[in-house]
Amino acid sequence: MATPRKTKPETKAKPKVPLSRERALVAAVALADREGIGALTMRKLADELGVEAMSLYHHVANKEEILDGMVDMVFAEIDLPRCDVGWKAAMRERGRSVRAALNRHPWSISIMESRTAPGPATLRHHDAVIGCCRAAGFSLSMTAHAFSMIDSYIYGFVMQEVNLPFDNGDDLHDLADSMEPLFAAGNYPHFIEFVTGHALQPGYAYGDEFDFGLDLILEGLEAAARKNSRGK
Amino acid sequence: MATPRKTKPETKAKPKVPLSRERALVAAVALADREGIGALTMRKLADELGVEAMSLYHHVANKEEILDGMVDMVFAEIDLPRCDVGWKAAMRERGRSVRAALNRHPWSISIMESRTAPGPATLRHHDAVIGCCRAAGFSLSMTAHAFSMIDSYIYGFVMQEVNLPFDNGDDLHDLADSMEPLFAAGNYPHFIEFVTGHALQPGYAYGDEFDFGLDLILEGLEAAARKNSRGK
DNA sequence: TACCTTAGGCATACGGCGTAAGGTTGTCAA
DNA sequence: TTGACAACCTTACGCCGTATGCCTAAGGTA
Repeated sequence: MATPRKTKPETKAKPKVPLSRERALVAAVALADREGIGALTMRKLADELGVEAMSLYHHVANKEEILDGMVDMVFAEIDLPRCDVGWKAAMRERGRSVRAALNRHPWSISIMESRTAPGPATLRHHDAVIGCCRAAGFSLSMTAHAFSMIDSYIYGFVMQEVNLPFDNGDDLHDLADSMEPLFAAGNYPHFIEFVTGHALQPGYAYGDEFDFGLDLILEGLEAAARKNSRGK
Repeated sequence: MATPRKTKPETKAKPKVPLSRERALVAAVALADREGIGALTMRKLADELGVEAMSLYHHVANKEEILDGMVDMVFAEIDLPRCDVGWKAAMRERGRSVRAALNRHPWSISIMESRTAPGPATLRHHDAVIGCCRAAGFSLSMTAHAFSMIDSYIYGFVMQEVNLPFDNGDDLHDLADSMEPLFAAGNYPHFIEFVTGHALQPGYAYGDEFDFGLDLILEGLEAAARKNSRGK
């Protein structure tokens, strides 16, 4: 009958802030940034917050909901397009902002593709992009083209970028060394010429490709929109 | 009735084909196609092959190596560009073939981004693409532009495409219904106009956007290459 | 004051995961 | 016959997400 005496040896700085969905999401983003998405487990996240894993379930339904929330937090960091500077400039800045946010949180691109429920920041972002296209006189179908194309390019680029097996010149030459066997075998001659003659040259950085492609797409879309509205 | 077998206590159809890396990879792809990448576990895969999980480790170092191999098998399905039909036509066909292969194996895009060691089919593919650009007179730096841009677009497009929360018109209208709250709140006006006035209209299919973007990119690259070589 | 409700957090447990370590069996050369 | 070796199996460990149920403290009410 007697309650088992459980003596609290030391209070653990019981917080005035009592844990919430918001605090959990912020901690989750920080943890994923610091140790990678693979290290984001319910137990580690709870630990980070000075709490047990199961306590998190009072604020989120499951881990999926945390991932959803994290993606929305990344979208909240992206600058909305400022249509007053003109369509193309606005889209260029927006594109760069998306890339920067996804690079700041390299795990985000990898979980984005498995989310289906967009959060409020995501919806606000999409709404602003579409509004910007419409304000520039794009038809709905031209807007669809632009939206699909620009985002496909950005996501695909970042996906390759964050996955590069090197972060600097040293890693890059380690990689080059590890490809020696290929060189010797004489296979893939064009690939080898390309890598040694261009990609490994000092001064080449894959990230610099981004602007070239983005601008080419924006020019192309503008021309297509012009032709389209003239034809109408 | 069944013939009484006393010599063999359990007839497990002991195979002459004795399990190999190749057999494991084929089964892994089939399993992922059928039940999704989440269902691909070492135990299930082994089961599929009539074997225990640990037996797989005699043929692959770890699960990562299986994922690497699976990605390479997808690349092996992609048609290499046929340069004899002209640069642009070859790249268009290649792009469509990539998209088709990634759609046939919807799990592939999600694991591609975490692979760093390309397999032989992947290298052969990249080599052929680069060779095709070079044969068309592209400089190394123009080749880098084209390579980066086209692949970014394709990967990003497929990533969005395989993740669409619907497969047909029915799902699509279920989705529309689930968005009712948004409509009522009056938020995201451009987004709503876009979805109801265009994306949900009969006859619109997101997949149809692919060719528009691919062609626009190819035209742009060709123009850039022409200008570039003329300037030189 | 005494009592009750309830929200927030904790402890335990379950089934499943990748895989380390070591045991068993079938095949074949010597 | 023997012994080596490869292929395969068994067991076990430390993780994971999360279902279930208990404990505790705060606050309302009489």
